[in-house]
Amino acid sequence: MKFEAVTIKDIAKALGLSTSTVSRALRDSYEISEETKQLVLNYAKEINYRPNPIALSLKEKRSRSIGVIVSEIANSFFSQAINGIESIAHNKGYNVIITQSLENYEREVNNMQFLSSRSVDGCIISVSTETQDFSHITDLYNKGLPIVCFDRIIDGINTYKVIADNFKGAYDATTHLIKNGFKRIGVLSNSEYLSITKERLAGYKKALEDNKIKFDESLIQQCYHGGMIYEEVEDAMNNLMKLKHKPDAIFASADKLTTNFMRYCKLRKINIPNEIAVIGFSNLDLTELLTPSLSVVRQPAFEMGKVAADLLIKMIESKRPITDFENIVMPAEIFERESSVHQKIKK
Amino acid sequence: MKFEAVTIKDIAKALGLSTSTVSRALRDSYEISEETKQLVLNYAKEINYRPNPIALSLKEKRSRSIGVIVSEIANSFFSQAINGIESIAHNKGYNVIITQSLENYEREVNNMQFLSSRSVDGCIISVSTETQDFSHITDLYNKGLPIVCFDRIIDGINTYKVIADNFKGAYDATTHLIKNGFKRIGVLSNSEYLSITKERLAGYKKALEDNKIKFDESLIQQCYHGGMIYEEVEDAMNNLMKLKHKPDAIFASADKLTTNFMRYCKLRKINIPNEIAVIGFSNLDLTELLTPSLSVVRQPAFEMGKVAADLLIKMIESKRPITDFENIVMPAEIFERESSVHQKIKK
DNA sequence: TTTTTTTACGCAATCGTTCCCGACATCGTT
DNA sequence: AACGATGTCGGGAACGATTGCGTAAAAAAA
Repeated sequence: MKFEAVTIKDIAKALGLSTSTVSRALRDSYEISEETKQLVLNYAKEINYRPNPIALSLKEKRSRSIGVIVSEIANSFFSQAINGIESIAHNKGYNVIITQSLENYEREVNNMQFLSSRSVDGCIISVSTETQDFSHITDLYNKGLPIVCFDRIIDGINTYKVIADNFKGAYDATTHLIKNGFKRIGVLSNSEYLSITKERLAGYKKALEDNKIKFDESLIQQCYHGGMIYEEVEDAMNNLMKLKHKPDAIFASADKLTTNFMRYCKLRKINIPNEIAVIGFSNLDLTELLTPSLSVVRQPAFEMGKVAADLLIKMIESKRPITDFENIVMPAEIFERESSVHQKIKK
Repeated sequence: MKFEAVTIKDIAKALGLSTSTVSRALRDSYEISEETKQLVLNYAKEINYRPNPIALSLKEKRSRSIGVIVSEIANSFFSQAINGIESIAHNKGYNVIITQSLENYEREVNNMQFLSSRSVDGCIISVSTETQDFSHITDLYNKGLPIVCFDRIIDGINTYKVIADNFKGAYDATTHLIKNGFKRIGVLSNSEYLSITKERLAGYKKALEDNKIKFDESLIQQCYHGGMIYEEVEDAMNNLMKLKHKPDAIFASADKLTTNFMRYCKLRKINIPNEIAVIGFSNLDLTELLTPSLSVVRQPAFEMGKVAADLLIKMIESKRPITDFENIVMPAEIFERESSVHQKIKK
């Protein structure tokens, strides 16, 4: 099947004008008489002419579109962030192309290539759990493609980075558990390659330290797929549960880790929070409907998306290269619900 | 900031060849000597040459990418479907551009324009709740853009349509409620413009009829935003709850309607299922973790996405126009959990 | 040796659009 | 009357890649 669109040539031919005149008339150039402009404009509307952005992109080397790469659109944090990105982008006349890596390095590289070669004007990226080599990003960045790092940020690239305050979020969550009487706090942690993993783990450790609890390596379980696969959470939990000194609470450092932890407990009829409590990073908006209702660290995903899009468009539209970048750190808020409060001390 | 890529001209200049020779060498044409080919290939690899797909699209009028328009990527049904679409598309060498309308007609039109003008080779679309005028779709289709309708299908376009068996899903769900002793079954229904609304309502009515229950118009509540806005579900439920003869169960015809119904009951401390039971269309994978665990009609979203992508690519790659289209109807399965079974008769 | 064939490459058009120039009128100014 | 200024428009190159056609040189056939 083929798909023929109306071009500026068709208009020119029909009206007995040159393509340059038509082009100028459509762009409302001062060089064209009002008469001709109206003629062209009317005819263009009549045959429903749309300029071909492909041809424009080829010439102008810009497309007024931005690309987004996230690990998984089904993740509520990312879908909220995307909504934030779109709200700003559409406002400023940019379209958004969404792609997902599904935590797979090859797909991330492929998506990055696709976006850059489709001549997006810039990219917002949150890397996959697998990604250790960032050259697919830095290469394009060094060639001049504006990129904003987002959530899971990377080193070796001097640009805007937008993250939640993962350290403080994790610190507050851990402190909250401690204040509620939990002493052995296991961690379901994400892939160690990720910036967020390091930041959240650091917050956890600092909270232990400030409360004079000794850090125990065996309580940390890495899940390389970020909980995407139930079995890895199951394995991690099995490891924790067979410790001589089992954890009495869990800090889950990602959405899927949190929900799959709950699934694990449900399947094994482990009572939350009495047998084991939990608080986790999550932007689910169903948390109150879960049983028990889920305590979470919630990131301002929508606002983060807005800020990232804003900065990216600022980079795109800046005449001179920007060199003075900053890391934007936005507050993560903790919501205390049933899953992290022992029922005996619940009022 | 500007972003300069390596072109075929750079290679030609550097090697003292013409662009045609370089192009042919890269495409492994028989007209080029082995020697020259190697020369070009090596140099191209060295400077990391990538063909510019924009230029290719302009010439070839195809891009090996397909566009997807859904109402909301945060909806688990759609995100699962997108995963299905991508699994097929990537397999066949196509990239996927995801866009969302957020149930907004203007955004849907804008997305459609964007995709077609970015010269996607085809589109998979599920229309928004607001959409009543389909000309933005049919116009492009009539001009030759391959389009597959998906989930929320439309009339006036003769193409492949992929849907779940909404009639049977609703019929089974309603029958299930009746068999469990519920007699006055309220419906939280989606926008009346949608095909799925009509199909599901028809299934509901048939189930009543087959069980000799009189249909009562006042039990049907339309939610024009498909439950996206909590308040519309609240209003709808308030309307139902202030009936003289209140419903004892609810059939919710969309994901967001179902979850917002649960939120409503939670806030008002209405016991599910004892005061009011519920079964709803939903592809959430957290249903067992809710309280009570949620009975649902689940659509084979991933498979539906695969089928839609398969058919679209078949259309794209077909030499002669396809005229013999079919509607693919895929089974929807019901999962009976706590929310739809009265506790008195629960074993 | 001459003619034909093959090999290996370049020229130029093409896709849709923009934009730098150049080409005319028309008008006013001296 | 001769000049420049202004207004209005067309020609053609450019963006990056492909491709039909033409052609020089080398190889093969006569």
